[in-house]
Amino acid sequence: MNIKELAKKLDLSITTVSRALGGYSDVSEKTRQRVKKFAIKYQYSPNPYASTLASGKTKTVGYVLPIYGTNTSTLNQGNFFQFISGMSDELLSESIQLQILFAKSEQEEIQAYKKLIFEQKIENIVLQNIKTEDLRIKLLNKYKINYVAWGKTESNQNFSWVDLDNKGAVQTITKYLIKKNHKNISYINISEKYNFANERKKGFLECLKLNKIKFNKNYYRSIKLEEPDKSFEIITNMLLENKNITAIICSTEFSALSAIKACNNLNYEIGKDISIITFDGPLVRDLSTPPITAASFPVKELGKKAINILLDKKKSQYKTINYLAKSYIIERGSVHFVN
Amino acid sequence: MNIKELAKKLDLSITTVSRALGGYSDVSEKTRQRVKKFAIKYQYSPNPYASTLASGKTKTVGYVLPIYGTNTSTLNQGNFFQFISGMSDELLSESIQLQILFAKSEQEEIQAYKKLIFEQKIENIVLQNIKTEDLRIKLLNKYKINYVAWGKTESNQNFSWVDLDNKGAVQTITKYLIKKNHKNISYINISEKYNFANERKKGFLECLKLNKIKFNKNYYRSIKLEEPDKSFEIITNMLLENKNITAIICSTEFSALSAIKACNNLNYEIGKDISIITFDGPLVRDLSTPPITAASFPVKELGKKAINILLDKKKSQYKTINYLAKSYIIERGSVHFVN
DNA sequence: ATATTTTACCAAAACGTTTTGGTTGTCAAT
DNA sequence: ATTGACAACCAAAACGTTTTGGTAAAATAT
Repeated sequence: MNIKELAKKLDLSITTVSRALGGYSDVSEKTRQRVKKFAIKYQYSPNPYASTLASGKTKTVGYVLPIYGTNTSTLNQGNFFQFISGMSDELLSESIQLQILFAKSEQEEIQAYKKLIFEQKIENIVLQNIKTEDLRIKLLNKYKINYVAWGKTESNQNFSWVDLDNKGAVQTITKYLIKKNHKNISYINISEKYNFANERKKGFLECLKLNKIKFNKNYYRSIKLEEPDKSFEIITNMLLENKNITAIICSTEFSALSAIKACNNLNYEIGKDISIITFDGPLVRDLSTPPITAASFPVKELGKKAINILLDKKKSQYKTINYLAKSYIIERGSVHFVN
Repeated sequence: MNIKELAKKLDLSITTVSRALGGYSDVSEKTRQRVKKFAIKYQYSPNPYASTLASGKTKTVGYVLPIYGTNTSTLNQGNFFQFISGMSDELLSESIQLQILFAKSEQEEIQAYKKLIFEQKIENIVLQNIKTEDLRIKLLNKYKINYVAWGKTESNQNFSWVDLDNKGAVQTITKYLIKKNHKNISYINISEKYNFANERKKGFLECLKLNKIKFNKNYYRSIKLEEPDKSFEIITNMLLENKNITAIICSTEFSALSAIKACNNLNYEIGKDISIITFDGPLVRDLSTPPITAASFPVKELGKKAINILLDKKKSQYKTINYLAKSYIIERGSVHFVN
């Protein structure tokens, strides 16, 4: 069933059918209702390829998901499904497609964006894993693509983004530990080229300074997002070399689980000899032993917001919209009081 | 840059340019090379919407990913990324798109397939999570869609599939435990409406019978895929009610982690008082304490195979192709010998 | 030398929409 | 009664390809 056949059944022109369904005002309400009824009756749905071709609009949002290295690395993005789920909710109600491309390396990643823009002619894109300096921002600006990023750059360029309040969250966490009398606090971060990690480090340093605790660089490690499997060894070595450490803040669930393993291995009892605190996700929520106290973010909400901002028709090209999500700590007993 | 402009630059007709790029034999080799060179030079890539419209072929493979309930449930599919990664490899080399739809319920799921078929006119689909009786198989047969399933149905209908050798794997695992003198073996499965779980149960029962061990139904539990978070409670209760159990086989990584937690809680030492064995994945591979012995499958390979079979042009409509992947056990010390 | 086949090209139709630029008839204002 | 505005419709063009059904020239066969 195509529009021509439907028009014939309705004894109307193709134009009128198209405009009735498109919600144009030059169709009488009576006719519009009749058209809609017939469309449902005959299960008509416009051929999306024809309609994209004619209108030049794709009704698709593009998204590139990095799946670097082993599949373990995607676990860092335990949040991924929540974010996708949020986006998906919003897109479904507007019947817009989500086109996901997978990239196995940084090179493939930039290639994927070019594919979205030049081959698929997609004009709405959601970005993820923003770096302190991000080439993609430049690319998308250059070709005037409409986009929203999950995360910002360091120079805080003028673009629309949604983000977790990374700095704030780490400050909250650090303060929480300091209140429990911790002074030798370790931070297991991700490489600072990702701006969220960069911000978290800043938050950590600032909070230490504010509380007159000297930053000990031996307590700070950063792990490459592509090599999460090194976490265990790195944490073990750090603990062996620095016996004073009483608390570990982990930037990812993955490193938190690695920290658990390292502590178990060294016979440190978590929540008694040593504290672990991290960012929330499915692993530390239900599955780890012991459960780990964590800062939680409304990631699904973030996905929804991203789409709302992306598709906001009232948004002028020159005004950017931003949304920062606050975190809250969920206590699960993995943090102890130091005497 | 479109084909018209490119044709003008080449001083050729649109037809010839199209046919040159399409690999038709009624274009001289010399001309074809010239066209290709220009296409690269001017970064021409055919508008996919126009080309789909004209040819009626989508160059897209459809895939519906269930994300039931909380985000934790997707963890059962730690394999998901491996499978996707395999598919992605094969698709990239043929420059075919992967269109993923997300479904939050069984109802949304069937709706998603209809969307793929009737709205997006996609004619190649990969299925996942096959049930013992699966409605989707009927739907796709009815509309003569080309598809490959990851998994088979119980009645073993005549369609193309790739699968893990679930039955074989469980038999290997069970035999492995029996050799280590285990007699009171528990199995934590997924609801048997999923055929992989159904097969695993069968494998378990057959192997027990073969070794003259009576099946104790109190040792067997099945968990709804949608409610993985109940695993911990279920396993804990089972262990409390059945103190004889010396080994637990878990169908998913998630339940294996839950089992670890339950054992820790009850002060059973894993690999000494009690054994845990499961199917391999990123969690039990690198992150669990202790590491868990597991049966491993080449899931990525399965994804590749699925696409190969799906797009095999020589495949007749009446001949189906199947591929079964064998597992092997990776020992990590979570299984002990019973005296 | 002529007939046939093959090679290399092309014009035009087709795919199913949306959009442009109308037309016709009705109603209110002058 | 005439004009202007508006409501409700429509024919045809446009979007960028692929495919169909050719033609002319070159190569081969008779």
